[in-house]
Amino acid sequence: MKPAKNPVGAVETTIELIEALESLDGATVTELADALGVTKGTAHNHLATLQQHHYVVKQGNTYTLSLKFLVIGEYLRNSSVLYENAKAEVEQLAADTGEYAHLSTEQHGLSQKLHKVRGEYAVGTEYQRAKLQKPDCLHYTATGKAILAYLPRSRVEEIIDYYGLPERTKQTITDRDELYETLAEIRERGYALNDEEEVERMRAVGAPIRNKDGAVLGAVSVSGPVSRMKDEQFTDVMPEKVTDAATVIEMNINMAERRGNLPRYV
Amino acid sequence: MKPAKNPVGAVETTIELIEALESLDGATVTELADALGVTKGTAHNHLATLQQHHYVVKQGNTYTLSLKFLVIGEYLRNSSVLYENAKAEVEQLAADTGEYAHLSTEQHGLSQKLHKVRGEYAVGTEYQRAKLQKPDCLHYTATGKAILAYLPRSRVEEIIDYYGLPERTKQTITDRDELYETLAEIRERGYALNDEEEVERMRAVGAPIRNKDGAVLGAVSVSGPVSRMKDEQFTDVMPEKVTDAATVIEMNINMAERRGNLPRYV
DNA sequence: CAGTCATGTTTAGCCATGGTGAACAAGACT
DNA sequence: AGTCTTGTTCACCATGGCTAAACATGACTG
Repeated sequence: MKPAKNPVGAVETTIELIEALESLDGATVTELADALGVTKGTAHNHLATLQQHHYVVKQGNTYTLSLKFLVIGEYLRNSSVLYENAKAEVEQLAADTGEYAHLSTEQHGLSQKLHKVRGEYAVGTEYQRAKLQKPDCLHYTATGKAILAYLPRSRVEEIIDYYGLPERTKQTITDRDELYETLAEIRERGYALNDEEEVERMRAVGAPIRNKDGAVLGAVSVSGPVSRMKDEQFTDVMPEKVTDAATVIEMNINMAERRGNLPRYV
Repeated sequence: MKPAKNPVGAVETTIELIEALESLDGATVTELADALGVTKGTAHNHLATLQQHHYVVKQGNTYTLSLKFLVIGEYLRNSSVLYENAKAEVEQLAADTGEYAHLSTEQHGLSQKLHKVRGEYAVGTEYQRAKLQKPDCLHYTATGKAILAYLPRSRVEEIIDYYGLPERTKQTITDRDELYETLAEIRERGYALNDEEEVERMRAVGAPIRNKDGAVLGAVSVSGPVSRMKDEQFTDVMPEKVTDAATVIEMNINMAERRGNLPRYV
């Protein structure tokens, strides 16, 4: 969370280059040199290095990131204890409710989606380039709040100190004390609500997934338009389905842990 | 393909570190320092740098790669013209045949899978950690040979010069001239066969996907056990289904290109 | 409960090396 | 042919990456 004391500059340059390649959807040496404010020579040497190790692909004069990122990423996800034991249940949840179902975990103080399944009636165009979008702040999503509620207080404070409580809609919780109250409520009832706090006209219900030591590993949620997520649907039906799913996942994980020999990934 | 003239050493160290983290499924500073043959200080600085940029996660004293790799990877795949236009068709192919269906493209002279769908009767345990495994050599897979057949001769030679023709089974083509003959046959009939050349008792049929300029973008294939992929199944039925799928995908891509404004990714 | 031995982290300093700028090569388009 | 581009390479120099050692922290042990 705190900045590196002796960061490796050349690595930071390469990282900037990778992120430029991502946001530009591929680029030429000159474009990248301009974007990073380095000479063409430098950009070229970094690209050649990355290419040699298969992180970057060159076709003609344009460089793009290679699918090696996907191979590594898929490997990590499939190694995840949480994902392995939650996948089927999340899919079930989407089928059951007809809405979007999500599985998220915390990384770097942000909410990182591990799985996202579209239910039959789910709103929104599926044609989005990203699929698993960039991590979100924890305080304005249902999974995020469910996770925050069971993270150690010190960690919660560290995260808020670092990221603050940026506002996404008028409903977003932007006050520390209000957030702490909400988290206490979540602990009482066992699930979290998101009432148009991230996107207007969208609500969500999320439940934490904890191991037998009580540590949160992540959370599941269901999200949908206010028009369907209202009244007892929002206050009873969905919370029950989501917490049930979370309970099943927890049992799966506990049984897997009992069998032992799990990889070191959350 | 040729080594970088002025590689950036610090970047190479970070890359080694990333790959060590992958193969060790997470590790501590000391483990990594030993694995790379650098001091703990160096390992630490690299890890701290990567962590600050969210490429690495630290929990307790063990570092693991972060899901950022997955986010980038999914973005790249979903930006791929080939994947977008082939996805549904490959899934259809798996449903139709009941076997595994694959979509691959060439990267760095290797065959990189973009999609892998398990049909109803497909053999083999699905519980593999990787899902999209590491790239394979082109000369011993059906998709690979289909791709090689339509790559410029100079590129084919460059690839073979670099990787050679390593043997996977007794059936693997390990002779250059024999390979060139096979590629000529593939061009004649329009599809490629893999007759236990990668894995014993497994056969596959692959067809190239080309754009309107005739350049190969990738290939689709169906693979299954010899017991089902035999006689007219192997010589007629599967080739027809696979080439039909490839044709549909090519049409999809051509229409998408006509609409224009495609990302720069294959 | 002290003592030991791991670990991760930080520091100081030297020499390698990453970066610069300019020269070079290779095409594309007048 | 000539003039733009572009990517690539070279030689030099100061930055900063690496090492080694010291420091801090905590876990295990006798």
